[in-house]
Amino acid sequence: MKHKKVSLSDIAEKLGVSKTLVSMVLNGKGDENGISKATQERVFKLAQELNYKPNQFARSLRIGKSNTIGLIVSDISNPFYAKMARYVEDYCSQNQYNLIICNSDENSTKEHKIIDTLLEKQVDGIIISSTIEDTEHLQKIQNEQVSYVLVDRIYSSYPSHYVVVDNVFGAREATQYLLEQGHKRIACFTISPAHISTQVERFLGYKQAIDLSTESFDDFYHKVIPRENMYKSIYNILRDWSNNKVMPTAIFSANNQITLALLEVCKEMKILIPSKLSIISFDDIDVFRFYNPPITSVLQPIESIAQKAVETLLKVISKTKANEELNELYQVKLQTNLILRESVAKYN
Amino acid sequence: MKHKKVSLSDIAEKLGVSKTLVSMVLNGKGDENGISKATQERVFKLAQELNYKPNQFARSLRIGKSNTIGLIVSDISNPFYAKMARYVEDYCSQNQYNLIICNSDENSTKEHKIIDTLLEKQVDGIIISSTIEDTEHLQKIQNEQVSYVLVDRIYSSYPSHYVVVDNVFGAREATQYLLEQGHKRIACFTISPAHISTQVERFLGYKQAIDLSTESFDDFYHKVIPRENMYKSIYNILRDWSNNKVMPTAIFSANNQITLALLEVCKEMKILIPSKLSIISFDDIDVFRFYNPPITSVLQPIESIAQKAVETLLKVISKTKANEELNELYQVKLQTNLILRESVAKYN
DNA sequence: CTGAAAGCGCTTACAG
DNA sequence: CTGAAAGCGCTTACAG
Repeated sequence: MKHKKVSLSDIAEKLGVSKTLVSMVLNGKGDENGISKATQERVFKLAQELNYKPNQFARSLRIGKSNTIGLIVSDISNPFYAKMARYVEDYCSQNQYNLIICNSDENSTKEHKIIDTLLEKQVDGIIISSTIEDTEHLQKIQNEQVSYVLVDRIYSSYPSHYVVVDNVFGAREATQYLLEQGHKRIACFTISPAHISTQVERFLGYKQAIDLSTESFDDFYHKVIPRENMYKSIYNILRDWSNNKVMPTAIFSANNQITLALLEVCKEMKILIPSKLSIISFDDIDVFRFYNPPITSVLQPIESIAQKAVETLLKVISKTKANEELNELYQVKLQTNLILRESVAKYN
Repeated sequence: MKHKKVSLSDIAEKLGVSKTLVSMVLNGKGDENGISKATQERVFKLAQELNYKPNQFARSLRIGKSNTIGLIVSDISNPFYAKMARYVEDYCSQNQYNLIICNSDENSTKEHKIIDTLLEKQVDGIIISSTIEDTEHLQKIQNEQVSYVLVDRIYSSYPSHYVVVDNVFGAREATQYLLEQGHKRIACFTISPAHISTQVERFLGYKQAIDLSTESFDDFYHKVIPRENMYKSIYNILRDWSNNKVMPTAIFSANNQITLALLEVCKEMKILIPSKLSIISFDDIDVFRFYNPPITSVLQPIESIAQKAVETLLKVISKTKANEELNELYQVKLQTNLILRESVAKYN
């Protein structure tokens, strides 16, 4: 039963033709090279019979293209990235690309290693939601002439192709909704590391909304929650606020993990939502829909993000291969949607 | 800036040595081939300077090993598989293996295609949670002499390596808990397709518990919920039960997606949990922990499943490569844990 | 219409 | 201690 893998030459030999011919036919270039229909038939038939599978390594080695792309996110078990990865994989396979998914765990060192590995594997391109503060790694990718597109997170100072969501708008809309409901003391929770663009932008949107209102902005109500210790630090913050009688009436949480921890703390401290505290969260995960009360949240169009990201990357890859000048930057910004539920009460 | 990728020969040339030597040194075989320390130093140094990255395709082509494994699951955005994929990826990268993750969507045709692709990519092995009813595809994988291990789902009639959870035990324990709380009419929901081993086994555990008790088993209370139409079909079932005054007092749900739909239906129909209906679910996902009331559930040791799966696969791969007789079958069965929360009430 | 040949970049007997 | 050579399986100019 130990049958050796069949190769091009096996087919060529049995048919009494050359490898060249077989290769052409199997790659659909039979017609354009004027191979007779009859011969083409024989090739296809035998390939089928022998269950021929082209060796992708040989092929990749020869044509310098792996048909593989890499996706780097912080943690694929976070529902947001899980969904994103799912759709990215869909669009990749639709385009005959394989996907290698990697988790950085918000660890710069790890992310650098991942990039090195991906580069060694000669991926054709990388879709990356980066945790690294500077842009050395992007430089490195570019030096190896591999294409990449940023997704979810960007660098304002480093021009790149990207696909993101309008975080400023989404956060502003959410905060404005809170203001409309009469809230005056509105806090904002972001997650560490603080340099990540999504967190910076969502804070900015929050601030814009307040600055545009009759309320005045107070940095006191913006807290960066360390991701290693979310529950405890949120607990301490709420306790302090409570002790000092400066409890906000609403919180805009810029990250789904933070919100989860916040909900646990509220439960523990018996802070009723929304009667004592109104909450809006960025991201719309299952828990928010099922929570009691259901949590009002900012929905990101995850499927579109994924689709655009793959689409953009493939465009960049083909332009690069064709050695076209790529003076145009693909920068896609998608809209969010505020999903009204029951975690926000009127305040007066 | 367009610098050509550096190859072994580039290094060899600049150093005035052969490719052979460079290859040996870089692969850590310098000592065993008696290459002088000094020479080794020079090789390492230059490789570093030139930022040399071995071409994996050339390497794989030559040694016939890709250092890549495939993971096939139904849907990576399902939290259970998301977590599993995350851990599998962790253990793979710890062992210098790359991971290609694929989604079958419970579609046999799609899964067959995925397997073909993976085989073409010459993965070294496959970890598979299969949706296919027969075992043709496993035969196909074996014919290409690639190693595989089943995970989560198995075939009782087809001997394979596998890593699973003791579904019968987990389901029986859950149902017995329900019986202990005084429930007599206990229903069981499984998800389609009905042939999947997890669903078969969980139903079996449920049935065992009832058979072992003083109650008598009634197939009337076992429903297979079609996955395309979960909400509607559960709604209809509960409505019928209710209309006919045969509502069970507890439901054991063998799948997390089913449970989610069930919770929605209960909310819609204003069936109070647990006072009107007690619920236990297989799988422990975030929603269950945050739900009001928190849902009692059967926790699977996802990290161990992933770890064992990778470990087993790598063992099988190395034995196969070494052409050792593989008469031993690796079959790992892990224990579940019943997490007691508040979705089950006493009944009398 | 078709084929011989080169070459992608590596590793590994083999030879000295 | 070190190197020349073969070969993994493919694709692609080039030649006729």
